Amino acid sequence: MARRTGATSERIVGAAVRLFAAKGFDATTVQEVVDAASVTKGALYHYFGSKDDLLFEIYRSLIGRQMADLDRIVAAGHDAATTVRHILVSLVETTAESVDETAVFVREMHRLDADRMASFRAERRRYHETFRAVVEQAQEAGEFSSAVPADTAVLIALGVVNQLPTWYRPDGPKSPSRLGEEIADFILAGLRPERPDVRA
Amino acid sequence: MARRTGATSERIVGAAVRLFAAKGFDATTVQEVVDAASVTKGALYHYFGSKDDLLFEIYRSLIGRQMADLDRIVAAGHDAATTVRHILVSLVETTAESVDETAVFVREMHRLDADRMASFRAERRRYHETFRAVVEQAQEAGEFSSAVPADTAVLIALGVVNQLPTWYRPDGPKSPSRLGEEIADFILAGLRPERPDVRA
DNA sequence: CCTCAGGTACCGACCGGTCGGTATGCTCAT
DNA sequence: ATGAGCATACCGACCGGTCGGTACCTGAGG
Repeated sequence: MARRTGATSERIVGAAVRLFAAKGFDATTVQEVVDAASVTKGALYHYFGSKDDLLFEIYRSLIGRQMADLDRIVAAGHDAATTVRHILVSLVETTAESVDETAVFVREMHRLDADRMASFRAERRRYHETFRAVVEQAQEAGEFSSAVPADTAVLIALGVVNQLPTWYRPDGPKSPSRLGEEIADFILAGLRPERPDVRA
Repeated sequence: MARRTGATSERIVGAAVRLFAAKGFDATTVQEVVDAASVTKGALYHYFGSKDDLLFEIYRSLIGRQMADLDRIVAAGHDAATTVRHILVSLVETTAESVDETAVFVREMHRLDADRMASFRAERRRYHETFRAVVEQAQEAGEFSSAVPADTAVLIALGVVNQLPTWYRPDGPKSPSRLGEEIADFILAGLRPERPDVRA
């Protein structure tokens, strides 16, 4: 039947993600990847220049999706609380459906060479700054409490999500959206302005 | 396995931690470790049975310290909010002063063999359960909000700390205790009993 | 219709280098 | 002299990457 272009390279990436997540990048041999993908080394090196390229490809697609989600949500122009909620739920959802990618990403990003590390840092910084700007503006407008610096709040929120692969189980009792809501609740509680009649 | 702790074996572990944190466990050769520690392979294999033993030694000492702190704090028998605050500040402090150990730990724990993985999971579970029990009892007593499950709250709190090595810089503007306080503030805000009519 | 040139996708045996681990022996302190 | 504490030389397995080759498709020329 008409095989779609990229079917093979996608099988390779898929196998690589699974193995890297389970055993780590260095502990996984190229041979294991091609065996799991039912191809040979020739095929892998036909599509990818190196084992590192394979790793980078995994990051690229994950970061790309997350950045697109973030931009879309912020552009929607809701109020700060709603925006933060949407960001977190969306982030938890994509993280949950890409646990392996995220686990690999969190554990092995330090393996990137200088160039790629720089481009990765730039992307992450942009994500961080965009998120922080939302929180900061809401703090200035009095919509959020300023008790905790915007920076710290964002660091906490993103830290939680990055750590998610270590404990999230797809067959657990909570759906990703439910989890996202819970986490959003928690973060928003920390940002809720104290009301005049509330004693500290 | 490590025998008596002497100056040499400590130098070896110290060098290993630094290198593992900087380059990753697999990417670091034992030759690099012994060079950095100014000893030879003979010395390393005199004290440690394998490269993996070295890794495990790093975990053991870190987990040991953290469990001891936790037990001490809980045993002090303060009220829930104070206990949670102490736990988090103490955890952030030891994590900050052992950033390398924590980074290695978070990134490479999956490399443990079955036995050690089991013993590690047991320790972590005990930490988690102890922490959760504090939160849960306070929720039942009405001291904390039950809006978010105790489980999730603990997962968030520990997630933040585990992620800390990726962004914490010892030469940054905030001291570890200050950071610990900020994080504790944030977590406690999420656990503060809600007032009527609050809407997200 | 057939042929052949050229391009893409893939195969798999092989290589150079590396790395964890070991064998052996020396040197002190006890 | 005996064992702890190390040094040095070395090994065998393994791994990322290569490279000559194959199979198939496409399309132009005959």
